[in-house]
Amino acid sequence: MGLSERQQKIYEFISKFTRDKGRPPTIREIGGHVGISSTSVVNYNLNILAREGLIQREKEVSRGLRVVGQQAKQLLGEIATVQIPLLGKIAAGSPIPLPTEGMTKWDGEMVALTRELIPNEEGLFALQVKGDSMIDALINDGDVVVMKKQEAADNGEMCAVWLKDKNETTLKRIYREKNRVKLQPMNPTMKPFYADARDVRIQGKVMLVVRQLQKLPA
Amino acid sequence: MGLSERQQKIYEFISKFTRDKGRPPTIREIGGHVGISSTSVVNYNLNILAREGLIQREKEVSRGLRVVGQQAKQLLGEIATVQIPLLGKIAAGSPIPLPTEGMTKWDGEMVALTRELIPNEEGLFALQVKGDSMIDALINDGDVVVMKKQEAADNGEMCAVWLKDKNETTLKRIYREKNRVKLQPMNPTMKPFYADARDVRIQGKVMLVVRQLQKLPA
DNA sequence: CTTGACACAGAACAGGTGTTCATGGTATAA
DNA sequence: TTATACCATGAACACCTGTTCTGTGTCAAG
Repeated sequence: MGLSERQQKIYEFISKFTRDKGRPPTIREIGGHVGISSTSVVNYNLNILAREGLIQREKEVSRGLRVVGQQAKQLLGEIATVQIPLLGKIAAGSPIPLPTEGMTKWDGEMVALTRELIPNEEGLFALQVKGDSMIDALINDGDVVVMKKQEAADNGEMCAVWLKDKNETTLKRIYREKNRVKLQPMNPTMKPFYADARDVRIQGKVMLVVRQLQKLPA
Repeated sequence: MGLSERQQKIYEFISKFTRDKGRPPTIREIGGHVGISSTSVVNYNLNILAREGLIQREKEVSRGLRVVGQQAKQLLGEIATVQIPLLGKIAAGSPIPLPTEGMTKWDGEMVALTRELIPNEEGLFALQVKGDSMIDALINDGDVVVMKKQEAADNGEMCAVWLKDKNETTLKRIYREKNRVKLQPMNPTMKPFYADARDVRIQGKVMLVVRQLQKLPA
C-alpha cells in the first residue's frame, strides 16, 4: 500500500532526525517539522507507518519510535562494523608484526570493515603490504591483509609462514605432508614449493585482502 | 581523571541501552538499572560523564543523551556504511553486467562496505569473479570487484575494458598513446599489451577488490 | 575543630509527552 | 441519499521527565 505524501515526510523526518541527533523525535517534534499542529494527526500517521512495518512503536514511552526495515540500516548507518588494528607495514624479508598478548587497546590506526565480511574479530589484525614481494600470492603493493593470529592451520588454508632457513615471511596455502610442508602459492598457475616442517612456522591465517585502487581525496 | 564504578556502570548502560533500543535512556531508566533511586544522583553523575567528554547532554530534552568519543562509533555500530549492488558474476569472455540507467533500486544482493573504503557510492556496482581468467590482474576466483561505471579513464587507472577483436573483457591499467592503447596487467612483472584504440571500450574503473579467504559459517 | 569539596538521597515543580475523545470534511460505493 | 472508510483538527488528561532545592554523610586540608 502506498504512503501519503505526509507519511513519507514523516518517515523521512524520523530517519533524518534519529541519524542526526542520536535519538528518535517526539510526536510534537515531528509535527513541528512536517507542518502538523495536532499531535493526534501525527499519532494517527505513525500508527499507519507502524502498520506498514516501516517503524516500530513502543507504547507509552517517550520517543518510543524506531525505524526498521531493510533500508533502515543503510539510512541510519546501523550495520554492524568491526574495528581491526592496523599494526603496520609488511615488506619482503621482514618479520611481520604480531599482536602481543597484553595488547588490549590499540591507539593507532584502525581498519573498519562490515561484519558481513568479518564475523568474528577475535585475534584479528591488519597489515599493509609494502612492495611487490607477494605478487605470487596475488597480493600487491598497498594491499591490506587481515589476518588471524594462530600457529596451527588446516590444510589448504592461506597462511603467513616464517621460513627459518630463508629468513623471510611469505603468504602461501599450506598442506602438511609427512615431515615436510607443501607451500602452494595462491596463484594456481604457479608450482608448489616444499619445505622442511621444522623450518616452517605459521604466524597467522589470512582472512581477507582488500585492495584499494583509487586513493581517496583527502 | 578516573571514573567511579558507578559512572562506568552508567556509561555502559547508556551505550547498551541505546544500541539495543535505538534511543537513549531517561534519567529514571538509568537509575533503575544501575540501582540509584534518586534522579538527582543520576543527573549528578551524568554531568560528570559529560564533563569528561564521554557523553553529550542536551538541556531540557527528554532522552537528551548521546554517547560520543572514539569508542562510541564502535559501541553503537554507527560507522557510516555504503551499500553497493552486487550485479552478478563475471567470467572470462562474457561481457560484464553494467548498471542500466533506470536502475534506481536494486532488490538483489548488496555488498556493505565502510565509507572509509568507499567515500562516494555514485555509479558504483560490484561483481564477483568466477574462474581464474583474471589472475594476471591479481584477481582470483571468488574475489569481489567494486567498479564505477564510466567510459573514460585517466592514464594509469585500472579499468575493465572490452576488447572488440578478441571479444572479451579484461582488467588492465590503461595508458592512451597516439592511436593505440597500452594495456598493462596489474602484475608489474608482466609485459604490457597494445591494442588499437578503436578496439578498446572502457566499461568502468576498478575502485576496490575484496578477497575473502575464509568462508563464513552459515 | 572547621571548612570545603565530593557523593548521595529524597522531594517537589514545571513543562514535556503519549494518549484519547469529540468533531468534521472528503471521497467512494451502495 | 446514505454509509463507510479515510484523513484531519483541537483540546484535554494523566503520566513522564529534566531540573532544582534541601539535607546528610564522608574525607582530606587548613
